[in-house]
Amino acid sequence: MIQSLSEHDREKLQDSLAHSGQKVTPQREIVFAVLLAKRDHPTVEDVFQRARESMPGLSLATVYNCLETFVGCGLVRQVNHERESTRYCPNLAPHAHFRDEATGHVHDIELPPEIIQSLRSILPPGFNSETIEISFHGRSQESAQRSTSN
Amino acid sequence: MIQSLSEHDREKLQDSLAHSGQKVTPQREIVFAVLLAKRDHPTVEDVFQRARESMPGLSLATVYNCLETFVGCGLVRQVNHERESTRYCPNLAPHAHFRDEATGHVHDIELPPEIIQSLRSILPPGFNSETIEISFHGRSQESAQRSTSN
DNA sequence: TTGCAAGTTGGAATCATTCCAACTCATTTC
DNA sequence: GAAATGAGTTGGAATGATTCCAACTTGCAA
Repeated sequence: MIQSLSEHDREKLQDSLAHSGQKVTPQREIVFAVLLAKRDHPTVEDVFQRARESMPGLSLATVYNCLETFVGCGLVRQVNHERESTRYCPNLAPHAHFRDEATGHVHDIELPPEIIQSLRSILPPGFNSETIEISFHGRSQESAQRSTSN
Repeated sequence: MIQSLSEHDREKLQDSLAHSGQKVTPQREIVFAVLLAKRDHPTVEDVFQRARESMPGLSLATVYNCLETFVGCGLVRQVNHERESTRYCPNLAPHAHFRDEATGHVHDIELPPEIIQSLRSILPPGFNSETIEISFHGRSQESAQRSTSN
């Protein structure tokens, strides 16, 4: 069962939504809370399952809607890997993703500003990039120290 | 209409396939030739249309099969952008992709080895990555010098 | 000449996602 | 305070890329 949002997170939600002329709804609160509760890059289906524990009537379409809304107002990021289901991530700091082939798990990798800078610098003149997506693909020794939730 | 493969390319095809115990077939030759003819990161559907001009009986399933085979034996790379159709790219040199939001076109961006090196270095211990995918997302002034084919 | 294995084919099936029309509910308008 | 408005939600249908599958082809081997 998902805990309700902290004062601070509720405010963040409220602000971001208001900023693009949208409202806080019970569904959006729960979907957002689900994302914050376990930062394991859940799929829509994952979010749906988890959110339903708190709100059994919630529909899948609404989860899609909420997540799209959040992406639109900059509250969360989408993470795509090959053709797999889209995953969602409330970590807004610049970071790359590491996809563990063995487990399918996705880890955030902190991205130092100078790396971003040097990447931007390899673009030929005339190319202006707003976003850069970096994903590593390999294996990690997960078994040891694990900290998917926070 | 697609030209048949050069001696050199046919050999590359033959070698790569043989290496994983597979054969050259007329369908595979044509699909490979289509990829080499216009390096604009075609979708499966694009490849299908172009290849059909030379081989009207070719089926979509076969194009999927051929491309999967090529990826498997390292002849081509897959390029994914968000949830759009998978695109294919016969450029095997390490490179990133730039996706022009306005036109949807994908450009190869050369990737200097030191960038790859520095990216690898940001992985925490215990993470071993085989491949790194980098994609830029933005706008370019394409209208000017254009050179999608080669 | 028969059999086998790899490859191809078309159509059906799958699966994530999007679309849509009906419904809910809070707020505004008269 | 009833009616209208509009954003948001809902379930089911539709879409579209991809995969699956069973039948067919082909070249080669026994």
